[in-house]
Amino acid sequence: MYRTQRKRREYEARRRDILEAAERQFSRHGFFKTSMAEIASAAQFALGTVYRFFRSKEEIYISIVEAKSEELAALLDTQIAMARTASEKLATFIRVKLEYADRNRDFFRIYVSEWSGFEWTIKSAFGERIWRLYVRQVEFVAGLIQEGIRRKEFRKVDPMDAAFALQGMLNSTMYVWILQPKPAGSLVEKSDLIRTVFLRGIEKSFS
Amino acid sequence: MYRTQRKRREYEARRRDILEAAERQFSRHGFFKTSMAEIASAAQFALGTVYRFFRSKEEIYISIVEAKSEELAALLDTQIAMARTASEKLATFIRVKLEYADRNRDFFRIYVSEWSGFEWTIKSAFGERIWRLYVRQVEFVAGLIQEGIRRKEFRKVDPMDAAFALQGMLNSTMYVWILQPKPAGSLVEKSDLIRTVFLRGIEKSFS
Amino acid sequence: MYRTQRKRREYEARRRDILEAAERQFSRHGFFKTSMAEIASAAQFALGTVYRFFRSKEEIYISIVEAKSEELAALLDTQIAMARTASEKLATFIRVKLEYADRNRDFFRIYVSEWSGFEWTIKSAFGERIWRLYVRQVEFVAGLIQEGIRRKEFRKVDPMDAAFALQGMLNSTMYVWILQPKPAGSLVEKSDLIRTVFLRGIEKSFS
Amino acid sequence: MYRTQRKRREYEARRRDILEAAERQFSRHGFFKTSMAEIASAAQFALGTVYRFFRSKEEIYISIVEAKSEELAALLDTQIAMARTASEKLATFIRVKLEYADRNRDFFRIYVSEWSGFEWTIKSAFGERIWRLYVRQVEFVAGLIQEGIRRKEFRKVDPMDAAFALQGMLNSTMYVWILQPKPAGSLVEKSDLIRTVFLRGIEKSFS
DNA sequence: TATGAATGAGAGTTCATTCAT
DNA sequence: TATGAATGAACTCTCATTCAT
Repeated sequence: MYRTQRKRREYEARRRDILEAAERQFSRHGFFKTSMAEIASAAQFALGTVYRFFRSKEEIYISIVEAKSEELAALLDTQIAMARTASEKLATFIRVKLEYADRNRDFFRIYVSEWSGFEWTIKSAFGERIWRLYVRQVEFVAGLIQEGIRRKEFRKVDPMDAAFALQGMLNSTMYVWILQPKPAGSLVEKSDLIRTVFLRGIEKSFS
Repeated sequence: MYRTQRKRREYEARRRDILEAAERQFSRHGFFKTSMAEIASAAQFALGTVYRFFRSKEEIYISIVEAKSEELAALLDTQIAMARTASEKLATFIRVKLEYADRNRDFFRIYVSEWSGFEWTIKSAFGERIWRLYVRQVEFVAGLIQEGIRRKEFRKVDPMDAAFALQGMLNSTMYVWILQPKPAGSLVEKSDLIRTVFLRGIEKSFS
Repeated sequence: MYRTQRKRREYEARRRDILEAAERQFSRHGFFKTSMAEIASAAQFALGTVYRFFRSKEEIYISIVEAKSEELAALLDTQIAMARTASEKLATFIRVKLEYADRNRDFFRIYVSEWSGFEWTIKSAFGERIWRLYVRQVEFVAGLIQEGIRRKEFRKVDPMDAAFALQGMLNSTMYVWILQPKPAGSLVEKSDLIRTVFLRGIEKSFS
Repeated sequence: MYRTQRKRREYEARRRDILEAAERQFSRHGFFKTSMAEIASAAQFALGTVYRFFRSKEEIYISIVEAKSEELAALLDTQIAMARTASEKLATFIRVKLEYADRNRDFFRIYVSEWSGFEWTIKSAFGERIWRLYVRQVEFVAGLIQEGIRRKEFRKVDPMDAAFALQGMLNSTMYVWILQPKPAGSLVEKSDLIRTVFLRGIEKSFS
C-alpha cells in the first residue's frame, strides 16, 4: 500500500515535470513549433518516456490548460466567496485573475491562445474541451452579473455579452503585458482601470 | 509605359487572387495546417507561381494582415473625420470596426489571432511587423481618448491602457461571434453594449 | 498534346522504377522489414518522391501484386486459348504459371505470400483486394475443371476444391524452388510431375 | 530434488502459458503487428517476465512452431505405425495432418506461414530452424513415397518433388479453410479429395 | 514568366529490449 | 525471481522550398 502510494506520487511528479517543461516550450515557441523531442529533452526524459504519460502532443497541451483552469477556478471560488456585493465579487474576479496571470506568465502565453485563433487548428475534439472550459468561466462571470442585476446593483444588460466583454478587456490587457519582453511593473496594477471602467459601465449608480 | 502599367495591374491582380485564396484557407484550417499546395490550388495557380509573388508562407500571412489593416485604417480615417466629439469618434470607431469584421468574417478568423497566441510561433521579424500594426491601431484609439481627456469629455485615465482594454472588448466580442458556426444576428448589434459600457466607463458625465 | 504524352510516359517509367525497386527489396527482406527509405534509395529517388507516386507502403505492395497478376492473367488467356481439351488447358496453365514464376523469381517471393500468412497483417481493405485476385485465378482453374467434367474428361470432383489443391501443388513447388539460394535447374522442369499427378488424379481414363 | 522438480514443472507451465497467449495473438494480428506488451498482457505476466523465458519475440515465434511440429510428428508416428501399405500410410498422413489443423486452427494461421513468405523477414538463423522443421516433414513423406515405389505400389516419381507437391495440396487446402471467417464444415472432409487425387496420381493401379 | 516534379529535413509515434528495484 | 518504467532507434509520412524545363 505504501509502495503503491509512493509510486503514485512519483508518477504524478514526473507527469508534472513534463507538463511544466511543455508549458515552458509551448510558451516560447508555440504549439506547432514545439516538438515532442524538445519537450522530452526539456523535461530531462527520453522521447518515449513522454508517451508513457501522454498519448499525444495535443493531450499535453490540453492537460496544461485544464490543470491551470482548475487551479484558477478554485482560487476564484475561495476568494469570491468572501465578497458581499456583486460589484465586490466582480472586482475580486478581476484582481484574482490578473494576479494569477502575473504569477503564471508562461502559461498565459498559452491561455490567451485558448480563446483565440488556436482551437480550429487542433483536432476538434480537443478544441471543444478547451472551448467548454472558456465558456464555463464566462458563464461564471455572467452569473455574477446576473446576480447584480437582480439585486439592482447593475443596469439591465445581457449578462453573457457583458461577461464576454469583460473577459476581452482582461485578456487584452494580459496579452499586452505578456508580449512585452520585459514587463514594466506588475499586471495587477492594471486591475484598477479595468474595474473602474467595467463597473462604471454597468452599475446603476456610482460611489 | 502603357504596357508596363498593364503588366503591373495584372501582377497586382494575381497577387490579390493569391491573398484571397490564402485568407480563405487560413481561416478554415489555421496557418500551420494550411499548405502552400492548398493555397496555390485554391488560387488556381501552380505551386511555383505562388513563390513568384511571395517569398514564403509567412510572407503571405503577414501580407493579408497588412492589407486588411490598411483597408480598415482608411475606412476609420474617413468615417471618424465626420464625427465631432471624442465620444462620437470612439462610438464611430467601435461601429466601423465591428461592421468591418462583419463583412470580413474570414479574415477576422486570422485577425483575432493577430493579437493572440500566434506571432511568437512565427519568425520574430514577422511577428514584429504584425505587432507594430496592432500597436498602431491602439495608439490611434489612445489618441482619441487623449483628445477626449483634453477636451474634458473623459476622466483622466491612462490612454494606452484604456485603448488596450477597448480593443480587448471588441476582439473578445468579435471572437465569440466568429466562433459560432451559424452567427445569430449581425455583429454590429453588439456595438451598443460595448459603446455604452466603455463610454460610461471613461466619460465624466452621462447622457 | 505531345508534351502531355511524353510526361505521362515519363511518369509511368518512374512509377515502374519504384515498383521494381520495391519488388526487389520486399523479396529480399519482406514487407515489414523493408522501409520506405530503402525503397526510395534503391529506386534512386528521394524519400518524398516515392510518395508522389504511391500513397503508402501498402499501396506499393498491392500495386506490385496487381500488376503481376494482370500480366500473368493475360499470358494465361492467350496461351490457353490455343489448347483444345480440358486436360491440355490445365497442362498449359501449369506450364505457363511455372514459366512465369521462373522469369519472375523476385516477385513470386511475394506472390506466394499473397495466399499465405500475410494479408491479415495488412489493413483489411488491402488484404481483400489481394484475396480477390487470388480467388479469381482459382475460379479460372475451377472453370477449366468444370469444363472437363462436362466433357466427361474428368471425374466428378468439386471444381473449387480441386482447383485450390492444384494451386497448392504449384505454389508449394514454386515456394521450394524460390527458397533455394541457388536454384538447381529451372522451375519448368517440375511441371511434368505436377501435370501427371494432378491429371491422373482427376481424369477418367489414362493415356 | 523434489523441490527442483516442482520448480521445473512450474517453469514449464509458465512457459507454456506464454506460448499459448502468443499463439493467440500472432494468429489474430500477425507476427509484426503483435507487440511483446500484448503477449505479456494476454499471458497475465509482466512485460519483463516474458523476457525471463524467451530471449526475443522471434524466439517465441519459433518456439511455437517447434512445439507444434513435435506434437504433430509424434501423432503421425503413432498413427502411421498402424498402417500397412504405403498408400494407407499416406492416407493416414493426410488425414492426421488435416485433423490436427482442424483442432489447432489458431496455430495453423502461423504454420501455413511457416513455409511461405515469412521466414525471410526474420533473422536468417531463425528462418533456418523453421525451414529445417519443414524439410524434415517433407522428407518423412518422401520416405513413405520412396517405400511405396520400392514396394511397387507407386510409379517411379521423384520422392521429394512428389512430397512437396502433396504438402502444397494440403497447405493450400488448409489455408483456404483457415481464411474463411466461419469455416463451413470440418477440414477433415476435404481429405477424401486430396487422398484420391494424390494417390491416383502416383499409384500404379487403382482400387 | 510559369510550372510542378523533386527534394529531404523533420515531424509524431511505436515498441523491442534493458535494468534498477 | 518478477516487475514495469525508461529508453531511443527506427518507422511512416508531410510539406516548404528549389530549380530544370
